[in-house]
Amino acid sequence: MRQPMARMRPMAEEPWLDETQQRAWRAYLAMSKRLSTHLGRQLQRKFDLSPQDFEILVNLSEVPGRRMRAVELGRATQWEKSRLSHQLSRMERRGLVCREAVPGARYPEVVLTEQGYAAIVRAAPTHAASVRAIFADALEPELLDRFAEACAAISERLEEHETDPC
Amino acid sequence: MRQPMARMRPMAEEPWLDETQQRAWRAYLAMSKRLSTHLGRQLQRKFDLSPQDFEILVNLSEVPGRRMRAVELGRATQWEKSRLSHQLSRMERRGLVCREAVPGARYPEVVLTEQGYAAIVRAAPTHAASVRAIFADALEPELLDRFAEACAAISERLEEHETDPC
DNA sequence: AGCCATAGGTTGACGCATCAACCCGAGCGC
DNA sequence: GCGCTCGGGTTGATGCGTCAACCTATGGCT
Repeated sequence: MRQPMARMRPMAEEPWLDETQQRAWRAYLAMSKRLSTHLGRQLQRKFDLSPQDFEILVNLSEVPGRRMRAVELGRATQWEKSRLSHQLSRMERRGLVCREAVPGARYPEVVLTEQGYAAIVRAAPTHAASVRAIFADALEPELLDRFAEACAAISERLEEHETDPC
Repeated sequence: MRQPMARMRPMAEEPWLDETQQRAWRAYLAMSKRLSTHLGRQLQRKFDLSPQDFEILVNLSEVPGRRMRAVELGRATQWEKSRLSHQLSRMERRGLVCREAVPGARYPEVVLTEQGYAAIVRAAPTHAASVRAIFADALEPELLDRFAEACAAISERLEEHETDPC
């Protein structure tokens, strides 16, 4: 989160985005800010989980043995290793996960504790229901498709630009 | 940012989101995460500004006198007062803004410094160009419209739900 | 064997976000 | 006048995100 505002006609004469583009951009910014705030707050208040906690718990809970090397968890979440390490430390402190040495292996595995499993089982239904109520059911099937299409197109652009020497 | 993942078929048989919905949700999550990362990183690396710095600078630069009471800035950005206060303190330390007492008035005004103004003038064109290249130009006009429509629909849902007793 | 590069992981520092607590002056009721 | 509440604003604690620095087995090279 964190969505920067864009100044659309900054200090200059010619607009860099036309009216339609500007409306779309502002609508997107407002929506995404609100959406993540809403979902995050609900998780926090009802289940004492941050969205980040939730993401880790989801990934661990889906895998057999509910355990994973940190590096796999990193691949699954697309998080940087240091971010992940910090997050796991905090979650370990709270008893949601623990790092368990594997005999003979160099690196420990991250294991979902009973408590962590209980937490995700409690939170997931409500969260999914919210996503459905606010996101999925807000859009006609056809509009939902176009929305997904637009997201994919933007992601594609991003991939092109990310390879650029910035 | 911060976009929580959703678990779509959590521990249960029946899916809470159908295939289409799930695809759309995942596409949105991936896109929005990448987009804010990309724009934020560009601002930070090229101009040494966080997206938050940028948003404050934009708002101040648009107003006559380039000065504003904190409470107005709060309305403009929709930030909580404490978040705003912290942010202004950091920006003041760096010389981008300053808090200036107004004789006879109770509260000081937040003033854009020369340095702050120079920073936004430097950064804005590139930022707007990025928004255009990645977001606006990625979508055909018609798709852009539908996208905006979808965003608006979701925002509407959110407003309904936010008034609920959570 | 000895050396080095690299990958997986941790740590510390700092900026950012949120919550709760607090401060204080203006306006109001009495 | 006296005391209230209330709104604008600050502060501190804690969690989160990123960057840079660091640690250390392993695996490759010679």
